[in-house]
Amino acid sequence: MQGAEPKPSEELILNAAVKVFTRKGYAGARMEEIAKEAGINRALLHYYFRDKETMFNIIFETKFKEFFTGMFGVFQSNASLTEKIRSIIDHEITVLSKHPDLARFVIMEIAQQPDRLIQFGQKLGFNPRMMLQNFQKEIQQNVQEGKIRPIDGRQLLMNIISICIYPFVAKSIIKTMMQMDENTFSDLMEKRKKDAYEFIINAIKP
Amino acid sequence: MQGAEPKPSEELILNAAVKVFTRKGYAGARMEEIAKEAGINRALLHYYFRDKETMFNIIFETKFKEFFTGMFGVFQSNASLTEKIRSIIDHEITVLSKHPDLARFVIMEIAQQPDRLIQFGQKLGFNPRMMLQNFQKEIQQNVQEGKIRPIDGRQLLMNIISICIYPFVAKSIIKTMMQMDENTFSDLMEKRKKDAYEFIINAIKP
DNA sequence: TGCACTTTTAACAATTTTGTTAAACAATTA
DNA sequence: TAATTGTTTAACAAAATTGTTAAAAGTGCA
Repeated sequence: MQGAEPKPSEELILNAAVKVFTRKGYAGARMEEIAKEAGINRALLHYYFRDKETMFNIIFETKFKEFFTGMFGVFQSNASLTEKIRSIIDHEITVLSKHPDLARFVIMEIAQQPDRLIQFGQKLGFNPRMMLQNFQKEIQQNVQEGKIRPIDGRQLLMNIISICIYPFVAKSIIKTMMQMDENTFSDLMEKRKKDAYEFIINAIKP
Repeated sequence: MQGAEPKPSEELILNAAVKVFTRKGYAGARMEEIAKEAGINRALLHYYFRDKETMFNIIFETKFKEFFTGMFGVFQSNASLTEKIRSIIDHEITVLSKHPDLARFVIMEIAQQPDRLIQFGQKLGFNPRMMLQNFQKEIQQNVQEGKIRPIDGRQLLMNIISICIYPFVAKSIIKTMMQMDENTFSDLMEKRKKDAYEFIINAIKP
């Protein structure tokens, strides 16, 4: 009988595996490194999780959910367009600040195997296309009502997402080039919630 | 004596290696796959290039240059701020449209080993920090002269770069979610040169 | 305690991936 | 043509990585 709460080792392994997989990706991750990180024998990895691929899928599913769920929650809400924009920015920056490797990991692994997007999307029961389409319709409507400047909904959507996510994907480059330490970067991202919002709002207001 | 033009095999191998490395990354790339892609025996890879790492470094240097050089060329020009912005957008979208895996590859490999940014930057003789600092000063000056709305230079810089690069990094996700085929995506990116420029200009104009 | 059961490990085996070597083949030229 | 050089391959060797097994160690309880 499978208990509800995971054994300490199982959780230990999972945490270690998350670290290694999200940092190195599937191809770069080593079972040895995961075991070392968890402070246990490599064979135990196979005792709790059949093999590398099984482990990866469990972790990828978690991270996939973490990456997409909140975003789609916002899209589905019935707030105004500007409120939605504020929520998306706020949510994305908050989540990615907490999980530094999340975006890069999910994006890279989907780029490696694009069908994972369909596969895990279905498994988690959401339909990305619908949500995006609705959001784009909403933009069109706002344009027609003269609430915002004329703009291609796809471009606006890409702009919002790019502005939120890219700095985390390219974090190491940005930190080096702008000579920031970890704290400076965090602070800048916190400030970015406001700055990015104003930037986008100014860009689209009539 | 080393000739100027590379032998057909050497070039064949290099082209194959570029494909495989940029698609799969260092860890995911297989010498076997490169050989197959080039249509030759695996041992020949080691005849022309000592080992996997040597091959990778040659290719990474090329791609690193491709990714950063033009961008910094624009930063160094003495065009106006808005002209610089137009040039950056134009250049980035043009380059990344031609080399679909370029951004993802360079970003990922630097994330894997951040010191490569310093290392290859020095090797190619450019100082990213200087250029970025000058660009940020230019932004500050434009703000003080009332030419653009008050904005943190770092944020504006990140916004411009994010808007240009992210769509290519997350291309497979975007294509799937927005139900685009390759051609539609290309067209959208071509149109984006204008759309992104207008978006950013509107965002910063006083 | 001793029995049944789970967890953990060391040692081993299999597989995958990289790198090497010696010989075949091709081209060039003395 | 035969000697020389450079190119290519098949076969082999080495290393790295993953996966398995049998036994040891730990746990709870009749």
